[in-house]
Amino acid sequence: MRIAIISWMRSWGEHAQSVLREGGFKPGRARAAVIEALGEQTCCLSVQDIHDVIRERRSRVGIASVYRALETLTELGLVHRLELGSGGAHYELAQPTGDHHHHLVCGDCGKVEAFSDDRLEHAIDSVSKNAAFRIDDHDIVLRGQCESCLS
Amino acid sequence: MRIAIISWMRSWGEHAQSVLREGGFKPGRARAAVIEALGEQTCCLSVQDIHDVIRERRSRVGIASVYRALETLTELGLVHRLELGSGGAHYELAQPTGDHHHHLVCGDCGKVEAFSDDRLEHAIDSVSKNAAFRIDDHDIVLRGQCESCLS
DNA sequence: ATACGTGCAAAGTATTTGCAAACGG
DNA sequence: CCGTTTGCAAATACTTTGCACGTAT
Repeated sequence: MRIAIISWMRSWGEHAQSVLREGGFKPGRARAAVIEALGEQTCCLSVQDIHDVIRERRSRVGIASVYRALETLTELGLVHRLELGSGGAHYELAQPTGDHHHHLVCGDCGKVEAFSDDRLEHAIDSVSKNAAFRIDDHDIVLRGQCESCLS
Repeated sequence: MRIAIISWMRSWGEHAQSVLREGGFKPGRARAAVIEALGEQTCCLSVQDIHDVIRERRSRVGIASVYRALETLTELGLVHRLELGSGGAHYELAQPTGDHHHHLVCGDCGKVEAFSDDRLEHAIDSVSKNAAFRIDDHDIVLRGQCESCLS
């Protein structure tokens, strides 16, 4: 409980670092760089995007380390992995603050936009409770065409 | 209209063949085998699964042709491609008969189960209507653990 | 004949893994 | 020091593409 309260007062990056520390992970530049890059985002990035962001300011971070960091952060529930159907996986912050959202994807240009909807979330919760599985996560992707591609 | 009525009376496979014919595609054994294999399924299969099913009865169908057939069928709206996050893509019949469903995926053993829920579907429809994009499709995946993996 | 369909092999991406060197406690 | 993390390169998984040949109209 104390930890949760404290985490609301910190940035996601600080929270992530503390979860890692408590999990017995040692600090390292690659993982720190991934956390820093992700922490600035409001929506998902591809692995390549993340690597590019990192290399713009820090140098010498291998793509393999980016994959390893993302795997660790995903296992700890700090980031969320999404498959948008466009080649590679995308990652974004797991939103502990209720800022939960889903995605619209343009099949023509690949543009991704976030949306959220309470009614949808309630429906998902209800399904999750009644399912045979113990559900701890969900992904929703709406596909179509964005305004620009419609014209 | 006439076509729609007729299609209700045929199997999905026959419907698919007729859509292909009307689209100017020529018959071929690889595509026919993919249609036959998919037509028997009630839920999604991976590309490898489809290829395996085909090779159990028909021989000499290249995996490349399976990919090509699936691409064509997807473009014609006859099958639906899903990313379940477990490596490769999965494909299933696009359900024209209202038998629309979504998926529960076990993160431990990979088991996939289908479910459907009206409230969820209505919520999705409502979001789709109000979105900035023109939405023509959606994917919903709930992740967790199945009964067997919970014990 | 002509154009589309297919199988195979090669090329492309996306992701994971092995390993020696760097690093942190 | 000792175990973790990292970067690189090699390996693997998935998917697409080039091409010669088969097949339907």
